Amino acid sequence: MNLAQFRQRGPFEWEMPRQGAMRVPGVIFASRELLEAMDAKVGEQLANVAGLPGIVEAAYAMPDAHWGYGFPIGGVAAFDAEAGGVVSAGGVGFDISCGVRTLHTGLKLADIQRVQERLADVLYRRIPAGLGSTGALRLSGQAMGAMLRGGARWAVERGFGSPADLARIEESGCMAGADPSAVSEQAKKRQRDEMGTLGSGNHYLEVQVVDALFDAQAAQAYGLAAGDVLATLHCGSRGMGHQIGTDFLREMVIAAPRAGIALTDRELACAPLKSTLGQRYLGAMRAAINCALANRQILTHLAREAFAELFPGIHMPLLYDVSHNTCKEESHLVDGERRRLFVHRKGATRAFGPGHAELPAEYRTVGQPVLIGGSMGTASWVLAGGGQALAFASACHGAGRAMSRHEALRRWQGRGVVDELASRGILIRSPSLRGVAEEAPLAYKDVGAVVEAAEQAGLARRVARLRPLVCVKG
DNA sequence: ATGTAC
Repeated sequence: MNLAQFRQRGPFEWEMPRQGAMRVPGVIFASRELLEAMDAKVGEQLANVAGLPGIVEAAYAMPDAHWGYGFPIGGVAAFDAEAGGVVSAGGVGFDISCGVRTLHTGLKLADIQRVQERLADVLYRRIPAGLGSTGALRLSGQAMGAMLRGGARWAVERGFGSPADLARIEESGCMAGADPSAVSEQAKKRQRDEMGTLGSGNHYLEVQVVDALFDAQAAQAYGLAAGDVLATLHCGSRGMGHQIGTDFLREMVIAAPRAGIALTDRELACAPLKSTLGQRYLGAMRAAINCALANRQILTHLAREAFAELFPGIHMPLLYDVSHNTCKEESHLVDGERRRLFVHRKGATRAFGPGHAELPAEYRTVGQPVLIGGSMGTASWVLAGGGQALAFASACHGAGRAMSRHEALRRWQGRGVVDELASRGILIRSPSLRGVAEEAPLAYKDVGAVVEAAEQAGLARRVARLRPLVCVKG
């Protein structure tokens, strides 16, 4: 990235001033080093997003930002419906409501070390993973509609997990305003037998140990102590989200000229919030959010069953569940004025600060848990939402790729990556050695540098670092 | 990310 195009607002905040078609500035939160290493495409895409109708305040990028489809991954943009604002399928991302969920296990590191190989095998046997993987459920048309309206609540009613889980999920596990009739038959067909599956790419189920604490008060509120073992899922809405993205991207490209929206890049396709198409997309996207929440809820049940094979009677309550590919209607202060905004977070995590009414009571004094998935073999992090509510109360979501999948395949072999990690005590199980090579740890940015920049920028503060022990990789 | 592809 060329730093000359930025005005530095602070040590970790860089402004790209308004110019040309930009309606608002672009702002990147990052250290100088992360910004220098960032793909120049992030700057171009941020400027494009800043030119969309009805955008409020600024187009933001998080420290893990990288080149995405239309909008950068690690991007945040909010729109006001009353000011001609838009909703964009590419601004949410194709894996709608992709997210991270972390569970307590009540176990300590020593408990795992005795059974680590067996635990890896049991999890791999019970958790469907990989491209095109299918689960045990086959949803009828009626069940599909109920799932798309009910989300994790639907899954709990079907016996997956417990009602107590719901309080630890954004939106209490059920996204309001879902419209199953806005979801194509093709999207429903693709999802029919994919509930309770991990998927591929950077999705995983990981067993982790808390190996460092940074904020004693927040760690206590979240129930985290050094040596605690956690289980974390990273996955999304599988074929359904992807098909909805594909369907609506096409429609938005076609409809944009009639809505008076000039697209410099077809990947920016969007529709006015106050249009039938915009509202249909929101309804379908919210249904896909529920699909992802239900999917993670079923996977939670499967993970609990797997752990119970080795640890009978184990209790595994949720720490929290975050979605990092969404567009949500939220209330935010802009220049001292409270406004209803449609906040796109694409590869960015909501990070409500202390006192927010939507947080579970036990987390309200310290802020929302912000779950950061590391790359395979590297640390994951638990952060806490900051009090400043920067970038509409958002933070980073992961390490962020440092190179393409193609480049990673050129550099590493899957078997070599598995062996190297095993020598460091990290057991990988995956149906795809090619996928493992694409996900090699060094194909990603340094997640530690990303979360440090997030903290220094005031987006969120570090609470705990998690070291991986077992990883079931899609 | 995704039944790597209307």
